Amino acid sequence: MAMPARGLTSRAAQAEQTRQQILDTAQRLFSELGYSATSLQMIADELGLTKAAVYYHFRAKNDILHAALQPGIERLNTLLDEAGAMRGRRARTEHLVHGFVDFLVANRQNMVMASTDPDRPEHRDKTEVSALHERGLGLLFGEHPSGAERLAYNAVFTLPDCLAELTDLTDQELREALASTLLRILRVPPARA
Amino acid sequence: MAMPARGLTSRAAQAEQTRQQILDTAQRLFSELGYSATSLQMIADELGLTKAAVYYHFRAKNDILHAALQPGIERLNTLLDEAGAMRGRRARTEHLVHGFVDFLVANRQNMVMASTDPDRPEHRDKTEVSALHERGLGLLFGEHPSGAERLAYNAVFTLPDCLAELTDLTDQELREALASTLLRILRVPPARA
DNA sequence: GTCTATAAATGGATAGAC
DNA sequence: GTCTATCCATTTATAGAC
Repeated sequence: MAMPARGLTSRAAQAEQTRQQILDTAQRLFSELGYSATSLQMIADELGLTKAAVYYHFRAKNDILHAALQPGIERLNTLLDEAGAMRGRRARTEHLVHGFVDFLVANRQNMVMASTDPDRPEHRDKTEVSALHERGLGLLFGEHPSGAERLAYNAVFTLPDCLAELTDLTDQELREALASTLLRILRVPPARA
Repeated sequence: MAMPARGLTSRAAQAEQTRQQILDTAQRLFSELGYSATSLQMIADELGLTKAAVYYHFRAKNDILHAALQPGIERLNTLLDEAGAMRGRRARTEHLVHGFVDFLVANRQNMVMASTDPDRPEHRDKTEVSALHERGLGLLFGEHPSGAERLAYNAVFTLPDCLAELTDLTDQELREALASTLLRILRVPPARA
């Protein structure tokens, strides 16, 4: 817990430290229990804080989820940028798959949360997450994906939910399993007739 | 709403009717919002009832989830029984896949709920649902599945979460997409070296 | 079988002391 | 920056009238 390593920046901007601790704890609990089932009380308790202290760092519960999701969203958007700059559709797919695998392995602890429900299910569509969805779908399957292609793509995006069941695998084992499975899922045969 | 069709059984055992309505509504809301985000008030309101009326039919919120899950669990257990009685592993797989596809298509409206969290995350393991998981995994991949096989199997079980995004597909389109995707996922290559 | 009323607890959130 | 204390809404659940 205590980390007055060198600079002794202690005074003011240790705020950043506890802010990050809150984010980490929240991300873990959101993943384990789901967003709605996680209370600010639980988050505060696990850090030895009070709810009020948490509210100093975040204006609302929603903001915690948003902030916790942000780094992942940015990383994936970068990945899509890279893939979008590539020429062949086959190269794009390979880049996306391997980048996504790296992302999943790096965040294998706290990955369930993506499907977690924000407070307003009506707005679930205009989310940055579903913007990601749209972009990736277009990159992989073009503007008019078939039903099978959309299903495959959605299956890719729900794969993170599986990671909790595979905690005993090493990173390398997980990486290979993910890459193989993702590629199989995305190898959608062309429509018949 | 009113259905005093013929027998006029109205009096006593119309309980079964509203009980079923409660189950249907709850299942739908659990699927849309998640278990924790769904309150008994919402369920009651949608049926024009009060919470107290709901509590006449179910002792606790937990029991509603349990009862709503029950028919699906039984149907899948039957499916596993059938597959278990078959000889070739290839025939088993085919039977399981097609049975699972039928199940998914028939319940495509309310399918997200399976991953929904019960109140006690500690007991999430000894659930009947995870018993199903175990049985199916053994039938498909034997007693000592590899990491890739376990991931593929888990991917199959998280596929239901994708159905909400494909409501525009016809049953037939969905059926074909599911069958194709499931078979691809389960075609796990043997481990190298 | 459904209602009103209410209990008891917990949720998110704010004000103000330190 | 964290705490105590509090507000208010909502939750699960029960008691008892109709």
